[in-house]
Amino acid sequence: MFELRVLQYFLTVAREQNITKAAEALHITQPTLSRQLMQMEKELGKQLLVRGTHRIELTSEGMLLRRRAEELLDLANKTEKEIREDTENISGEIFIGSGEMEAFRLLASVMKDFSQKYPGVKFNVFSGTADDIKERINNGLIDIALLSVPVEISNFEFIRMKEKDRWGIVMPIHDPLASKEVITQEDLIGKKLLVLVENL
Amino acid sequence: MFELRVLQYFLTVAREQNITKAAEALHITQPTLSRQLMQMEKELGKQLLVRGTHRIELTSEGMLLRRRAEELLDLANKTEKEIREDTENISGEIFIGSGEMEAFRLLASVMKDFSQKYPGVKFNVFSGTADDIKERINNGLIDIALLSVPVEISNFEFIRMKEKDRWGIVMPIHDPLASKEVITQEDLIGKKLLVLVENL
DNA sequence: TAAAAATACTCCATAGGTATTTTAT
DNA sequence: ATAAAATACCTATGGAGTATTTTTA
Repeated sequence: MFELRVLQYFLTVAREQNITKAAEALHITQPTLSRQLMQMEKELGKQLLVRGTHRIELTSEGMLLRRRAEELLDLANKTEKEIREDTENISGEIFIGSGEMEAFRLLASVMKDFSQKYPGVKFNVFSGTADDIKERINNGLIDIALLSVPVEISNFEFIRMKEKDRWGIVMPIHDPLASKEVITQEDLIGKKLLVLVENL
Repeated sequence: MFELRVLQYFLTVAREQNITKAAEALHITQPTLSRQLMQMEKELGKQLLVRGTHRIELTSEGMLLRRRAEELLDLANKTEKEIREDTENISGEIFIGSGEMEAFRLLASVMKDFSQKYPGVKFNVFSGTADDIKERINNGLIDIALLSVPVEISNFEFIRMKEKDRWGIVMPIHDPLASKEVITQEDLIGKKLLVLVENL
């Protein structure tokens, strides 16, 4: 099991393309960083970095690890922040992912209305393929997903919203909202949801 | 930053509802496990467990951490496995960033054609400001960027494509493609590129 | 009172530091 | 010739163990 700390080391090296500079950025010494990287490569049994040629480049395994490390650290930081945060305040961040470009118009108007009610809430929008969005909602990296039906919803409970026939909400089976007849915007704060947009 | 090891400890306690039994399952001693849990609670500034003599229960923060911990450990294990095993498959992922929402229509048709030729290749689209996109391509987080001109291109070599006057490709100076007269779609697989879309 | 958890120490594995050598351009 | 990475060796933080005390149904 690798450590999040070492993943952060690795990400910094990938960004700086230079172990010495990365060590400075991390406030550790170059030998320490070099050793940790070599140790991780040894444990994984794969070379992650190609050293030397004026700068450091990533192997294909390194590129994969970089993307995963980003996700892991994002999720870890988000989790830490969520738990540390006083749950009393209404401010926060909502991460939204969309697999459908056309849905952005709709999304924009929802966000606009929401922001007027809750100015402390910040939106983060991510777009990608349907598979990518589904992976990210499963990882908790996004709170709300917009996808066209049909979609694999075996892990979620489906509820149709009252106001607009075209919206549906998918959520974990044991979520308290799953037993409600009608869902309002307020119910959605802080929830992990998969929103289906059917008629784009 | 919490450690994955301690998250595994926490998950085991949540499952066993008993620190002593969880310690046995983890092959560590009860005081060690107890100390690690208290330390994590202290670092997070929140109580995670309600200790009783006969059963341990989770606080609401504990429930959140349990879900996140499961996701984090799943993703970490999946990543480790993926990197350890040899995968010489031709499938892969292309990360695309766009600073221009209008470019998405064009992008969608390109991706559609491409996906028919290479069904194993997965697209990941990220949208943000021009600065975000440039930072991400420099970090290697995205492979292809779509930006309106003008843009700072000192770190890249610029080549105009044959088929469409409005497309240009920007790439690192030493990229093999930089010496080519004409670039085709096949040339772009796995490349780190900055694509200029001039006439949106 | 009998379980389970928290303390009080002790130990040691290893992350991290300093000094130096090796490597690559 | 120079800058970066690897190696050698040392230090010390904190994770983990044993023994014990404190808690609570």
